[in-house]
Amino acid sequence: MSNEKSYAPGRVPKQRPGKVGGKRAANRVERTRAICEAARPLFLQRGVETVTVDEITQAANVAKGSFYRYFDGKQQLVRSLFEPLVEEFLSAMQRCEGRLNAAASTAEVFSAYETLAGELALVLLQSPESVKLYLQECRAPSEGARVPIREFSEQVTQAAISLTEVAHQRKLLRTNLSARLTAITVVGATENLLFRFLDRNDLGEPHEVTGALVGMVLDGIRAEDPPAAHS
Amino acid sequence: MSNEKSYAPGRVPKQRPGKVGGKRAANRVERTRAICEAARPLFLQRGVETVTVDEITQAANVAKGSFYRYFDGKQQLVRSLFEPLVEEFLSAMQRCEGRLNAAASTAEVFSAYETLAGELALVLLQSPESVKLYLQECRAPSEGARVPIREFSEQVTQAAISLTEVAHQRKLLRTNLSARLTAITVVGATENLLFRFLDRNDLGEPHEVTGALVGMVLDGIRAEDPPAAHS
DNA sequence: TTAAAACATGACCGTTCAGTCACTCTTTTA
DNA sequence: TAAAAGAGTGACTGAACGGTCATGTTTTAA
Repeated sequence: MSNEKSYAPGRVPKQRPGKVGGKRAANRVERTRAICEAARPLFLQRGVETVTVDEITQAANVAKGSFYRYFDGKQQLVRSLFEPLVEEFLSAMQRCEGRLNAAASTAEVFSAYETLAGELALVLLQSPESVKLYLQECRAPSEGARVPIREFSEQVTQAAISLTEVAHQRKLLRTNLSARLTAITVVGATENLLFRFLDRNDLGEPHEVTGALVGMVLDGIRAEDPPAAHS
Repeated sequence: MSNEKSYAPGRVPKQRPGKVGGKRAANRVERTRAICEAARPLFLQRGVETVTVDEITQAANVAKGSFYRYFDGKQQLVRSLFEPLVEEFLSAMQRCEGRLNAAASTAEVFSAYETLAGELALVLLQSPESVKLYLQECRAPSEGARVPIREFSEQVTQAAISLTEVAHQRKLLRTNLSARLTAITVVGATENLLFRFLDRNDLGEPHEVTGALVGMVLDGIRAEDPPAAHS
C-alpha cells in the first residue's frame, strides 16, 4: 500500500549518486518523471514503436543527451514507465492470493475477490493512461521496445490463472473448463471492456462497465453458496 | 461462399491492364501474392510498424520499385493483406444476421449461431496467421500503416453487437447487460482465447478452446428453451 | 508489326533516426 | 575548497529508410 508513484531511472550513477534527499536524487526523479510523462501521450497517440527519441525529448523539454543519461533507449524507458503499474497490480494480485489461501469459507473467498476488484479499480483510476497504453500494446511481438509490455501481459495472465486455480480447486466454478482457459477468458473479456471504455471518451457510465465486470466474474462462480453473506 | 483467395493489388493500371486471364493480370496477382505472403511472417515476428519496405521486398524477391508499382505504401499493403479475411468474416456475420432475422423459433436461433461458429472456425483454419496478426495489432492507434487493422477491429465489434442485439431483443440472454457490453465481453474473451492459443505452438488441443468458446456463448443464452432441439 | 503502356530493376536522393561526444556547468565528497 | 563525478546541451555521424527515376524489357492493343 506504499504511495510510491515515482518512475525509476534505468541508469543510476555508481560513484556519486548523491544522498536520497539531495539535489541529484531529486533532480534525477524529476527528469525521469518528465521524460516518462512526455512519452506516454505520444505512445498512446502513435504507438510505441513509431515514436522517436527526438520527439520524446522535445516534448519533455530535455536534451537528447540527457535522455541517454537516464535510459539505455526506448525499451528501458518503457520498462520504467510501466514499473509502478506492474508493482501495484502484482501486489494486489498477490494479496488476493494470500487471502484466498487463508479463506476458511466461501464467503471469505467472495470477499477476497471483491477486495481485489476494489483495489484494481483504484489502480485504474490512478493511472488510466498507462492502463490504456498497456491494453493497446500488450499483444506486441517480443522484440524491440515493447518487450516489457509483453512481459507484463504474461504476468497478468499467470496471476489470473493462479487466482482462478483457487476457485477451481474449491469447486467454485460453474464451468467445467480448466483454470487456465477460464482465466484467459475472464482476462480477455475484462481487457476488452476496459479498452473499449478507455478508447471512447464519450462512452461514459463507468458503473455500467464495472457492473458488467463484477457480474461476469460472480456469475461464473456461483456454484455452492448463494453470494449472500459477504462483508 | 466464393473461393477468392487472391490479394488485390492497391494500384491497377488504367489503360492496358490486360485481359482477365492474360499474362499481365496473372503476373499482377502473383506478385501481389508474393509481396503479401512475404510481409506477413515479418509483421508477425516484429510488428507491422517496425518492418521496412526494403525487408519485405527482399523477402519477396522483388525490387523495391515493383513494390511501389502495386502499392502506395505499407498501409495499402496491409489493407490488401487483410481484405480476403475481412470479406470472409463480414459475409459470414451477415449471413448469420440474415438467418437470425428469419428465425421463427429459438431452435433456429441456436442453429444460426452454430452455423456461424462453424464458418468462423473454417476462416480461422484457412488463414490462422492473418488472424494472429489481426489479434496482435487490432488495438493499434488509428495512425500509420495499421489503420486498416483497426478499422477491421471496429467492424468486428459492430457486427458482434448486431448479432447480439437479435438475441437481446428476443430476450434470449441470461445477462441483464446491454447488447453492446455483452458483445464486447464475448469478443474480448474470444479474441484472447484465440490469441493465446495461436501464440503458443505447444498449447495444442484445439477442441478444448473451441469447446470453451461454444460453451461460453451458449451458456450466456440459455434463457428460455433448453437447447435440446437444434438441427 | 508497331507504338504505347506496363513492368522490373536497383542505383540514387533527401530525410530522419539512434546514438555519441566535446564542452560547459553543477553537485558531491573528502 | 578543490578535485572528481554527474549533469545538460545540441551539433555531429553513420546508417537506414521511404520514395523516385532512368534504363531496359515485356506485354498489350490496334
